[in-house]
Amino acid sequence: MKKIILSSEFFNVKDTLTCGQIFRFREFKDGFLVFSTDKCAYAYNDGEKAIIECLDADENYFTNFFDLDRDYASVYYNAENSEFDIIKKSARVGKGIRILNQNSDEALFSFVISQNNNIPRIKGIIERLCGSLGEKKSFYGEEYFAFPTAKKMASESKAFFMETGLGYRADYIRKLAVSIEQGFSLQSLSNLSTEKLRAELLKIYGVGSKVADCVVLFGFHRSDSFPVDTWIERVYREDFNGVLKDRKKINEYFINEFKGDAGYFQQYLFYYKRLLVQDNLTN
DNA sequence: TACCAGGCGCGCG
DNA sequence: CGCGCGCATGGT
Repeated sequence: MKKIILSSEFFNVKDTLTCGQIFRFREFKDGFLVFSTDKCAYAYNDGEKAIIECLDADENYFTNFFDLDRDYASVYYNAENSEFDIIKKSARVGKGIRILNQNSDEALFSFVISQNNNIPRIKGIIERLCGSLGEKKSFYGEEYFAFPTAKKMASESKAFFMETGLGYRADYIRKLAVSIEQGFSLQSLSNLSTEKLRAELLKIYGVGSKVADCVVLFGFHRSDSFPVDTWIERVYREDFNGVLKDRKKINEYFINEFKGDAGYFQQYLFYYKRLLVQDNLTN
Protein backbone atom coordinates (compact mmCIF):
# COMPACT_ATOMS: atom_id res chain seq x y z
CA MET A 1 0.00 0.00 0.00
CA LYS A 2 1.27 3.45 -0.95
CA LYS A 3 0.95 6.41 1.39
CA ILE A 4 1.24 9.86 -0.16
CA ILE A 5 1.76 12.65 2.35
CA LEU A 6 1.56 16.36 1.69
CA SER A 7 0.72 19.59 3.44
CA SER A 8 -2.91 20.22 4.27
CA GLU A 9 -2.60 23.96 3.61
CA PHE A 10 -3.99 23.61 0.09
CA PHE A 11 -5.63 20.25 0.48
CA ASN A 12 -8.71 19.88 2.61
CA VAL A 13 -10.11 16.47 1.71
CA LYS A 14 -13.63 17.09 2.91
CA ASP A 15 -13.97 20.46 1.19
CA THR A 16 -12.50 19.08 -2.04
CA LEU A 17 -14.97 16.20 -2.11
CA THR A 18 -18.08 18.06 -0.98
CA CYS A 19 -17.68 21.09 -3.23
CA GLY A 20 -19.85 19.46 -5.89
CA GLN A 21 -17.28 18.35 -8.44
CA ILE A 22 -17.45 14.63 -7.63
CA PHE A 23 -20.26 12.36 -6.51
CA ARG A 24 -18.48 9.11 -5.68
CA PHE A 25 -17.07 9.15 -2.16
CA ARG A 26 -18.12 8.08 1.30
CA GLU A 27 -17.00 8.65 4.85
CA PHE A 28 -14.50 6.11 6.13
CA LYS A 29 -12.53 6.09 9.39
CA ASP A 30 -10.79 9.49 9.70
CA GLY A 31 -11.67 10.64 6.22
CA PHE A 32 -13.18 9.41 2.98
CA LEU A 33 -12.98 6.63 0.47
CA VAL A 34 -12.85 8.19 -2.98
CA PHE A 35 -13.77 6.29 -6.11
CA SER A 36 -12.71 6.94 -9.70
CA THR A 37 -13.34 4.52 -12.58
CA ASP A 38 -12.53 1.13 -10.98
CA LYS A 39 -10.09 2.54 -8.43
CA CYS A 40 -10.28 3.61 -4.81
CA ALA A 41 -8.20 5.73 -2.46
CA TYR A 42 -8.48 6.58 1.21
CA ALA A 43 -7.92 10.27 1.82
CA TYR A 44 -7.89 12.21 5.07
CA ASN A 45 -6.42 15.17 6.89
CA ASP A 46 -4.36 14.82 10.03
CA GLY A 47 -3.47 18.24 11.37
CA GLU A 48 -0.83 19.74 9.12
CA LYS A 49 -0.90 16.77 6.80
CA ALA A 50 -3.12 15.50 4.04
CA ILE A 51 -2.73 11.79 3.41
CA ILE A 52 -3.74 9.60 0.50
CA GLU A 53 -3.52 5.84 0.70
CA CYS A 54 -3.90 3.67 -2.38
CA LEU A 55 -2.52 0.58 -4.07
CA ASP A 56 1.14 0.91 -5.11
CA ALA A 57 0.05 0.47 -8.70
CA ASP A 58 -2.35 3.43 -8.43
CA GLU A 59 0.15 5.97 -7.13
CA ASN A 60 0.51 7.81 -10.42
CA TYR A 61 -3.21 7.66 -11.06
CA PHE A 62 -4.13 9.32 -7.79
CA THR A 63 -1.22 11.78 -7.88
CA ASN A 64 -2.79 13.05 -11.07
CA PHE A 65 -6.37 12.61 -9.83
CA PHE A 66 -5.81 14.80 -6.77
CA ASP A 67 -3.84 17.27 -8.90
CA LEU A 68 -0.87 17.04 -6.55
CA ASP A 69 1.69 18.58 -8.90
CA ARG A 70 -0.16 21.87 -9.27
CA ASP A 71 0.81 25.05 -7.44
CA TYR A 72 -2.34 25.99 -5.54
CA ALA A 73 -0.53 28.73 -3.65
CA SER A 74 -0.51 30.82 -6.82
CA VAL A 75 -4.22 30.22 -7.46
CA TYR A 76 -4.92 31.30 -3.91
CA TYR A 77 -2.62 34.27 -4.24
CA ASN A 78 -4.63 35.48 -7.24
CA ALA A 79 -7.86 35.10 -5.28
CA GLU A 80 -6.45 37.04 -2.34
CA ASN A 81 -5.58 39.86 -4.71
CA SER A 82 -8.95 39.93 -6.44
CA GLU A 83 -10.84 43.21 -6.48
CA PHE A 84 -13.95 41.30 -5.37
CA ASP A 85 -14.39 40.76 -1.65
CA ILE A 86 -16.54 37.71 -2.26
CA ILE A 87 -13.64 36.05 -4.10
CA LYS A 88 -11.29 36.68 -1.18
CA LYS A 89 -13.87 35.53 1.32
CA SER A 90 -14.87 32.36 -0.51
CA ALA A 91 -11.24 31.51 -1.26
CA ARG A 92 -10.37 31.73 2.43
CA VAL A 93 -13.22 29.40 3.30
CA GLY A 94 -12.40 27.03 0.44
CA LYS A 95 -8.63 27.39 0.56
CA GLY A 96 -8.16 23.63 0.66
CA ILE A 97 -10.25 22.92 -2.43
CA ARG A 98 -8.46 21.32 -5.36
CA ILE A 99 -9.92 20.65 -8.79
CA LEU A 100 -9.73 16.92 -9.28
CA ASN A 101 -8.65 15.34 -12.55
CA GLN A 102 -11.53 12.98 -13.11
CA ASN A 103 -11.79 10.42 -15.84
CA SER A 104 -13.42 12.31 -18.68
CA ASP A 105 -15.98 9.64 -19.57
CA GLU A 106 -17.06 9.30 -15.96
CA ALA A 107 -17.32 13.08 -15.64
CA LEU A 108 -19.46 13.22 -18.77
CA PHE A 109 -21.90 10.57 -17.56
CA SER A 110 -21.99 12.11 -14.08
CA PHE A 111 -22.77 15.64 -15.23
CA VAL A 112 -25.40 14.55 -17.71
CA ILE A 113 -27.09 12.93 -14.71
CA SER A 114 -26.60 16.10 -12.68
CA GLN A 115 -28.84 18.32 -14.80
CA ASN A 116 -31.92 19.77 -13.10
CA ASN A 117 -31.15 17.53 -10.15
CA ASN A 118 -29.83 17.90 -6.63
CA ILE A 119 -26.54 16.61 -5.31
CA PRO A 120 -27.82 14.00 -2.82
CA ARG A 121 -30.04 12.49 -5.51
CA ILE A 122 -27.27 12.58 -8.12
CA LYS A 123 -25.07 10.63 -5.72
CA GLY A 124 -27.83 8.08 -5.18
CA ILE A 125 -28.43 7.54 -8.88
CA ILE A 126 -24.72 7.08 -9.62
CA GLU A 127 -24.38 4.73 -6.67
CA ARG A 128 -27.23 2.56 -7.94
CA LEU A 129 -25.78 2.62 -11.44
CA CYS A 130 -22.43 1.39 -10.13
CA GLY A 131 -24.09 -1.10 -7.79
CA SER A 132 -26.05 -2.80 -10.54
CA LEU A 133 -23.62 -2.59 -13.47
CA GLY A 134 -20.17 -1.96 -12.00
CA GLU A 135 -17.56 -4.54 -11.16
CA LYS A 136 -17.49 -5.46 -7.48
CA LYS A 137 -14.19 -4.54 -5.82
CA SER A 138 -12.79 -4.10 -2.35
CA PHE A 139 -10.35 -1.79 -0.62
CA TYR A 140 -9.25 -2.08 3.02
CA GLY A 141 -11.97 -4.70 3.38
CA GLU A 142 -14.62 -2.23 2.18
CA GLU A 143 -16.77 -3.31 -0.71
CA TYR A 144 -17.32 -0.87 -3.56
CA PHE A 145 -18.35 -0.94 -7.20
CA ALA A 146 -16.47 0.36 -10.22
CA PHE A 147 -18.07 2.89 -12.51
CA PRO A 148 -19.78 0.78 -15.19
CA THR A 149 -18.19 0.43 -18.60
CA ALA A 150 -19.99 1.99 -21.56
CA LYS A 151 -20.37 -1.48 -23.03
CA LYS A 152 -22.20 -2.69 -19.96
CA MET A 153 -24.50 0.34 -19.91
CA ALA A 154 -25.10 0.11 -23.65
CA SER A 155 -26.60 -3.34 -23.17
CA GLU A 156 -29.33 -2.05 -20.87
CA SER A 157 -32.78 -0.86 -21.90
CA LYS A 158 -34.36 2.49 -21.21
CA ALA A 159 -36.53 0.79 -18.61
CA PHE A 160 -33.45 -0.15 -16.62
CA PHE A 161 -32.28 3.45 -16.45
CA MET A 162 -35.76 4.60 -15.47
CA GLU A 163 -35.77 2.10 -12.62
CA THR A 164 -32.39 3.45 -11.55
CA GLY A 165 -34.10 6.81 -11.08
CA LEU A 166 -32.68 8.69 -14.05
CA GLY A 167 -36.07 10.02 -15.05
CA TYR A 168 -36.07 11.91 -18.32
CA ARG A 169 -32.27 11.59 -18.51
CA ALA A 170 -32.54 7.85 -19.12
CA ASP A 171 -32.26 8.19 -22.88
CA TYR A 172 -29.36 10.63 -22.64
CA ILE A 173 -27.34 8.10 -20.69
CA ARG A 174 -28.34 5.10 -22.76
CA LYS A 175 -27.54 6.81 -26.06
CA LEU A 176 -24.25 8.15 -24.73
CA ALA A 177 -23.24 4.64 -23.67
CA VAL A 178 -24.16 3.24 -27.07
CA SER A 179 -22.18 5.90 -28.89
CA ILE A 180 -19.07 5.31 -26.79
CA GLU A 181 -19.46 1.58 -27.23
CA GLN A 182 -19.61 2.17 -30.98
CA GLY A 183 -16.32 4.07 -30.96
CA PHE A 184 -16.93 7.67 -29.89
CA SER A 185 -13.88 8.75 -27.90
CA LEU A 186 -13.74 11.72 -25.57
CA GLN A 187 -10.05 11.15 -25.01
CA SER A 188 -9.37 11.76 -28.69
CA LEU A 189 -10.63 15.33 -28.19
CA SER A 190 -8.13 16.14 -25.47
CA ASN A 191 -5.81 18.11 -27.73
CA LEU A 192 -8.50 20.56 -28.82
CA SER A 193 -8.70 24.09 -27.48
CA THR A 194 -11.20 24.64 -24.69
CA GLU A 195 -13.55 26.35 -27.09
CA LYS A 196 -13.45 23.56 -29.67
CA LEU A 197 -13.65 20.84 -27.07
CA ARG A 198 -16.73 22.53 -25.64
CA ALA A 199 -18.28 22.75 -29.12
CA GLU A 200 -17.75 19.02 -29.64
CA LEU A 201 -19.36 18.22 -26.29
CA LEU A 202 -22.39 20.33 -27.19
CA LYS A 203 -23.12 17.98 -30.09
CA ILE A 204 -23.87 15.18 -27.63
CA TYR A 205 -27.55 14.50 -26.96
CA GLY A 206 -28.28 15.62 -23.40
CA VAL A 207 -25.28 17.95 -23.15
CA GLY A 208 -25.91 21.69 -23.00
CA SER A 209 -23.60 24.51 -22.06
CA LYS A 210 -23.64 23.93 -18.31
CA VAL A 211 -22.82 20.23 -18.59
CA ALA A 212 -20.21 20.93 -21.27
CA ASP A 213 -18.53 23.47 -18.98
CA CYS A 214 -18.44 20.97 -16.12
CA VAL A 215 -16.93 18.29 -18.33
CA VAL A 216 -14.19 20.54 -19.72
CA LEU A 217 -13.39 21.71 -16.19
CA PHE A 218 -13.60 18.45 -14.24
CA GLY A 219 -12.79 15.95 -16.98
CA PHE A 220 -10.12 17.94 -18.84
CA HIS A 221 -8.93 20.42 -16.22
CA ARG A 222 -9.60 23.43 -18.41
CA SER A 223 -9.63 26.14 -15.76
CA ASP A 224 -10.65 28.78 -18.31
CA SER A 225 -14.16 27.49 -17.85
CA PHE A 226 -16.94 28.67 -15.54
CA PRO A 227 -20.10 26.53 -15.22
CA VAL A 228 -23.19 28.60 -14.42
CA ASP A 229 -25.95 26.80 -12.56
CA THR A 230 -28.68 28.01 -10.22
CA TRP A 231 -26.24 28.44 -7.31
CA ILE A 232 -23.79 30.47 -9.35
CA GLU A 233 -26.69 32.55 -10.64
CA ARG A 234 -27.49 33.38 -7.03
CA VAL A 235 -23.89 34.31 -6.33
CA TYR A 236 -23.94 36.51 -9.41
CA ARG A 237 -27.12 38.29 -8.34
CA GLU A 238 -26.46 38.55 -4.64
CA ASP A 239 -22.69 38.97 -4.42
CA PHE A 240 -21.76 40.58 -7.72
CA ASN A 241 -24.93 42.68 -7.97
CA GLY A 242 -25.41 41.22 -11.44
CA VAL A 243 -28.35 42.18 -13.61
CA LEU A 244 -27.89 39.84 -16.58
CA LYS A 245 -30.43 37.02 -16.92
CA ASP A 246 -28.92 35.00 -19.73
CA ARG A 247 -26.63 32.29 -18.37
CA LYS A 248 -24.47 32.49 -21.45
CA LYS A 249 -23.79 36.16 -20.78
CA ILE A 250 -23.18 35.53 -17.09
CA ASN A 251 -20.66 32.90 -18.11
CA GLU A 252 -18.93 35.37 -20.46
CA TYR A 253 -18.80 37.96 -17.73
CA PHE A 254 -16.97 35.63 -15.34
CA ILE A 255 -14.61 34.21 -17.97
CA ASN A 256 -13.65 37.77 -18.88
CA GLU A 257 -13.02 38.66 -15.25
CA PHE A 258 -11.09 35.60 -14.18
CA LYS A 259 -9.58 34.06 -17.33
CA GLY A 260 -7.48 31.01 -16.39
CA ASP A 261 -8.48 31.20 -12.73
CA ALA A 262 -12.19 31.03 -13.55
CA GLY A 263 -12.63 27.34 -12.82
CA TYR A 264 -10.92 27.54 -9.42
CA PHE A 265 -12.81 30.66 -8.39
CA GLN A 266 -16.06 29.08 -9.53
CA GLN A 267 -15.50 26.20 -7.13
CA TYR A 268 -14.68 28.55 -4.27
CA LEU A 269 -17.91 30.46 -4.95
CA PHE A 270 -20.11 27.41 -5.44
CA TYR A 271 -18.86 25.78 -2.25
CA TYR A 272 -19.19 28.98 -0.25
CA LYS A 273 -22.73 29.69 -1.38
CA ARG A 274 -23.97 26.18 -0.69
CA LEU A 275 -22.25 26.16 2.67
CA LEU A 276 -24.24 29.17 3.81
CA VAL A 277 -27.54 27.53 2.88
CA GLN A 278 -26.89 23.92 3.84
CA ASP A 279 -24.97 23.12 6.98
CA ASN A 280 -24.04 19.57 6.08
CA LEU A 281 -22.67 19.00 2.60
CA THR A 282 -21.53 15.41 3.00
CA ASN A 283 -24.93 14.00 2.02
C1' DT B 1 -49.27 21.80 -2.49
C1' DA B 2 -46.06 24.21 -5.15
C1' DC B 3 -41.32 24.84 -5.74
C1' DC B 4 -36.57 23.44 -6.34
C1' DA B 5 -32.31 20.86 -7.75
C1' DG B 6 -24.78 21.70 -10.70
C1' DG B 7 -30.60 22.08 -17.43
C1' DC B 8 -31.68 20.41 -21.87
C1' DG B 9 -34.39 19.35 -26.23
C1' DC B 10 -37.79 20.92 -28.94
C1' DG B 11 -41.08 23.73 -31.37
C1' DC B 12 -42.35 28.30 -32.38
C1' DG B 13 -41.85 33.12 -33.89
C1' DC C 1 -31.08 33.24 -33.37
C1' DG C 2 -34.05 33.73 -28.58
C1' DC C 3 -37.93 32.27 -25.87
C1' DG C 4 -41.13 29.20 -23.28
C1' DC C 5 -42.49 24.86 -22.18
C1' DG C 6 -42.32 19.96 -20.67
C1' DC C 7 -39.74 16.79 -18.42
C1' DA C 8 -38.82 12.34 -13.91
C1' DT C 9 -37.84 12.26 -9.34
C1' DG C 10 -37.51 13.13 -4.40
C1' DG C 11 -36.94 16.54 -0.90
C1' DT C 12 -38.73 20.56 1.60
